[in-house]
Amino acid sequence: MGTTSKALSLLRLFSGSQPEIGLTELSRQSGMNKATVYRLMCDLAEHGFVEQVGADRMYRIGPGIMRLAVLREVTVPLRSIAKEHVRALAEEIGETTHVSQVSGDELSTLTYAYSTKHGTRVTMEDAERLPFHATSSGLSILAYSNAALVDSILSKPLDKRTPQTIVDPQQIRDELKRISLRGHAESVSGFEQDVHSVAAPIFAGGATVCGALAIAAPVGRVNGALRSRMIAAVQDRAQMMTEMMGGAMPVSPDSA
Amino acid sequence: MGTTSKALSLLRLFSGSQPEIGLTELSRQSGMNKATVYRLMCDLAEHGFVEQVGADRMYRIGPGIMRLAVLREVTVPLRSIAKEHVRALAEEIGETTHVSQVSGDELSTLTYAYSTKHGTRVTMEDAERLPFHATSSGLSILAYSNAALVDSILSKPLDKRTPQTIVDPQQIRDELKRISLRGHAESVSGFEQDVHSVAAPIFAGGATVCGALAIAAPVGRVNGALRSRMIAAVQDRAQMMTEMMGGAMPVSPDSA
DNA sequence: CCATATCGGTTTATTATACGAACCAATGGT
DNA sequence: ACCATTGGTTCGTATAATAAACCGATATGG
Repeated sequence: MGTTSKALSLLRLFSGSQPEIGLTELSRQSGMNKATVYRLMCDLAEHGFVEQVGADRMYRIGPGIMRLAVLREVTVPLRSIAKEHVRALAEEIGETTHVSQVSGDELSTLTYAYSTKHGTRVTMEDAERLPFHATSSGLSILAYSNAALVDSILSKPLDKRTPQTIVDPQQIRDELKRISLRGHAESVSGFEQDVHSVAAPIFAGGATVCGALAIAAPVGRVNGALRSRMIAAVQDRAQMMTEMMGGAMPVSPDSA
Repeated sequence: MGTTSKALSLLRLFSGSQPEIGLTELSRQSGMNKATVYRLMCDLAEHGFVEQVGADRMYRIGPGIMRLAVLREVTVPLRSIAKEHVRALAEEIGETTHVSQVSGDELSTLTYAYSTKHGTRVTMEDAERLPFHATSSGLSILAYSNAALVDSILSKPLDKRTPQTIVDPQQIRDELKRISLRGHAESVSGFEQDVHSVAAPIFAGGATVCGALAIAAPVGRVNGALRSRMIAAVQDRAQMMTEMMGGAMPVSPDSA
């Protein structure tokens, strides 16, 4: 592996549940030598990609990332657009909503919103990486992705998150076809035991999918009426977001 | 220079006025060999830090940055806090406002807001790098930064942006003392010929300065009354932001 | 319509660069 | 007082990055 890839892969270790990591821990989790990690982190710190904080010299994501993020939003304003719609949709439906984003062969949460309508709700983690095969978001995206991505995802071993998680590649491919006909994906207890979610893809710059909008509710609360409202609303909103992103739904499914 | 630093320095070439750059151009502007740049960009693309777009295969900042940005905001929510205040302040004063952020020895714009009160206004560029010595934001930050940063900035040659730009290190140091007593900085035509700006520092996690809030108006419009309002408002808002960041103004000036 | 320039991308011999075991110094718990 | 951690450093070794030259495609222009 190249030196640059090693450095960048260190950044992948940071997460919502682990936003600050020490040198030794980085070494442990990356499997790289401590001296190597140290030098790489110094390089990253020099450019503001990470910074050290506190007496224990823990590393966390640095301010330099924000400059690049601003720049990204100038060209692809998915997050700022998502923030509004996620908020409005959560209020409209009374359930948790979120927008996730495709980055290579990864899917991660960009932003989410809770509703205060009910005492119980689906909770989210910041910047969480979502499995494509086990979430409605992921499935809705795969249904409109090129074959290369689908093959790449389905050729790797698929984690059986719950007893309900579908892990058979062929079964998933069949589902993808149905999703692309309906325009939305649905997952009942595929990711978390008690979560029922629906999602629709968001397109940008032509007909390339860039992310997905989803609503997630406790399974027990999703009756026929709510389910219909969720599906209609998520598709409607996703379509609005696609328009704001300057994208368009592909005319025929399974676009390139 | 290390390989990692070379890769990361390529990202610095992207800017608001140049959000997409081709391979050859990257090679030219970085001074690195084309083959080297190519490999580095491949590494960066693999991790979603850049992506290629269009038929001309231009590179731009990639979606992977956004995941890290979300993570950054979880621990240091400067941008989300800034967005609200910048908006409110622009309306309150009727002039352009912005918040900038320190990253190592660089200062860059995080977010800004325009007011529609007047036909003319100061305009901003996204993610622009600001010179410390020639902007009120930069000066307000230096006034509360540790000696290492001040020395680092003032030891390099200072760009004389306009005839009014102060470039004498000793003169700047004197000004920094005055700023730390007043609690705000002011710059008249130091950065752009017709811009009059005032700024106040923002602190986070203890008494470490993390950025600055500024108001920028056309010089001709800044009379005594407006100037007073600008100064009072910028200090007040910066103080509010500091509190939201969990920071505090240092009790004595020139903190560590 | 051919000649030329420029683009993104690729190859390969050379050499600069990254690596990692072992080692510090400091801290903290037992 | 000791051992186990921590973050950070050293230096000989060998791996991984480099840059010139090259390729094919596209575009420009006389």
